[in-house]
Amino acid sequence: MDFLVKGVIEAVKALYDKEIKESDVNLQETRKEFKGEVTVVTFPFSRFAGKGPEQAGAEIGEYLQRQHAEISDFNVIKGFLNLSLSDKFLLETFNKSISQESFGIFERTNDKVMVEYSSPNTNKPLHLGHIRNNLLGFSVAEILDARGYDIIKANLVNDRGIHICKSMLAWQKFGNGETPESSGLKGDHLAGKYYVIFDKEYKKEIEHLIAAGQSEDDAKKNAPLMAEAREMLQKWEANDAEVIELWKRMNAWVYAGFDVTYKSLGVSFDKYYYESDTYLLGKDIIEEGLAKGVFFKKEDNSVWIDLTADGLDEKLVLRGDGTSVYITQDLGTAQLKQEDFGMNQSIYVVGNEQDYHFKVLFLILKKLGKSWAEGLYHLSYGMVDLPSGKMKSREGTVVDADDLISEMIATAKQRTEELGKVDGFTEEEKDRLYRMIGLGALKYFLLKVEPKKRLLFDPNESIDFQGHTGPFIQYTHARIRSVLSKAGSTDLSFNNITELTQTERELVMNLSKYPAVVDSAAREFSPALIAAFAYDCAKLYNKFYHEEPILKVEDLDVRNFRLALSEATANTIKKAMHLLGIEVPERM
RNA sequence: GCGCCCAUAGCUCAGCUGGAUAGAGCAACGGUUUUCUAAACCGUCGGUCUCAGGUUCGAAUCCUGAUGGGCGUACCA
Repeated sequence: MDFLVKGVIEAVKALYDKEIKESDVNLQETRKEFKGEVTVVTFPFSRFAGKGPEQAGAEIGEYLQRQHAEISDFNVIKGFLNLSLSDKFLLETFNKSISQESFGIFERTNDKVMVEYSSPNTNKPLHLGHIRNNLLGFSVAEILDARGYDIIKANLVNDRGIHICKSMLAWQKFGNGETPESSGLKGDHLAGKYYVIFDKEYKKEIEHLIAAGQSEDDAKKNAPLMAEAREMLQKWEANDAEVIELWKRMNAWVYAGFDVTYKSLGVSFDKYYYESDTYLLGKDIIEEGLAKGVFFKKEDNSVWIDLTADGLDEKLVLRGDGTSVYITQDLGTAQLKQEDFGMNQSIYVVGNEQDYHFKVLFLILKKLGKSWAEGLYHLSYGMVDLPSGKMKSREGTVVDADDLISEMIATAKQRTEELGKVDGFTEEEKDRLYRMIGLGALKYFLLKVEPKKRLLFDPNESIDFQGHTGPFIQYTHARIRSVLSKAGSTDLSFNNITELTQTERELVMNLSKYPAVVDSAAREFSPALIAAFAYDCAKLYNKFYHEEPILKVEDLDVRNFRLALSEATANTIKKAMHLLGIEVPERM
């Protein structure tokens, strides 16, 4: 609709001899209750037009209609100039763009973007919060890829530290040699089991110590289990053979488990970073910062940066004993990633509890004069809460990722069987379909919400399969494919179409927005925009499907146009859903 | 205490850089199938956009303050 912006600028110049900018032209979709497709807001023009917005609207409308054959009609209501686009123009748009294979495919740019997501700890299995993270990261990567960027999907695995030692220690003490094979437990769940056992035993020790007269703080510090865990961490850092072996063994179990979950979710990575490799990085940057005077040393040798001028605090970047803190390694890892890939942008998909951390991290890198720091972005998302409050791994109040996925698939199976829609499916096709629908429901449920917002998940209310949901969109796609296969012919050419129905016009208008939607979603890192678009397409198509016959139309041109419109809708829905990591079936 | 984020229908969410009578889904109620898949379609019901000021021709949207909720404010990650 670019020509309209230019057209309005031209009209204003011709009529009122006033130069206005593109951003002064306010175009919006015409509301349903009025005639037209595109609305120009003319309030701002009345000032220099020297007449009311209504009269200015009428004049601009007349001018536009005279100059542009695309505009078939217009009406003015208050400060709103509603323009109707001609059927001829809509058909041209459909033929030249929407129905083409290349519709919504952007040219490749030379920009590289890294999307870091998932970033699990190897002491417990993934839960619903991780699912949100993984789906967001994967989808944003797909969207940026579709927008033409080269993408590196990265996973920074937190595979070391005191929390990992806790599960290791508990397994060593209470595990009796249990393995995934011996127990039938998935490796990550096995590790998680011992993480919980550690916490339970540790709490018992604390109680005993408190009963024996220690303060709570002292008890937490002095509990023998915690002392042992700390000792184990020191041994790990000293490369103790026995500890390292145990660490490798248990982590291997966990990775095998994660792989299964990642595969279920359909997410993948191009590059893994492991904290065990990167946790010592960042010391060079500390030196660099000291040399540049960005950091300063205190008497105890600890290194700090003063961010009070930026409204933040003083921040420790290196301990007095020379060991790293979280931000030290993140500084180093940021540098390493940059050296590895030289990307233009780097997106960190991390929960909003780390907003402050990333603010500080990016600011420090800017102060160090890293030119690439401008391309860093924290894609912050809200926590997933249960009606009972926050999920806590240690206390076992989590919605487990694997469990949830199986439940979704089981529900999909049950619903589909109830509807009796799988006649003629092989067992394999059925399983594939149930998985597609179950995951479609789950993914859409999580991705349709703006990342920033916190999300409420009630395990007692199953995720819907009707209405504004993934399966609704999947169903629409299957429905279209069914019509197309019944049509038989592959020749969908048509001529002599001059008139469109209202619903056809709406559908064409909606489809035409797809490239702009991908562009916005890429700029805002927002799968929710894609989700809303796909829903609108499906909704409009179902309306069209209901109102207009397709195969039964006698006029071959009309029939073929409607088939072509159906096919274009199916293709666009498929493309959009693909950006969300959701597959669409041929039949359901 | 200080900082950041959020607040829209009974519930879950949309609402683009300020623009028309604030939209969907679920739930409730009613209707649609001898016709291309009823996981659908159509209709009814449902909102002082948390509150109070301000800016503007115009505010759910911008500014200030208040209230409620979340998160952070560690020589944890």
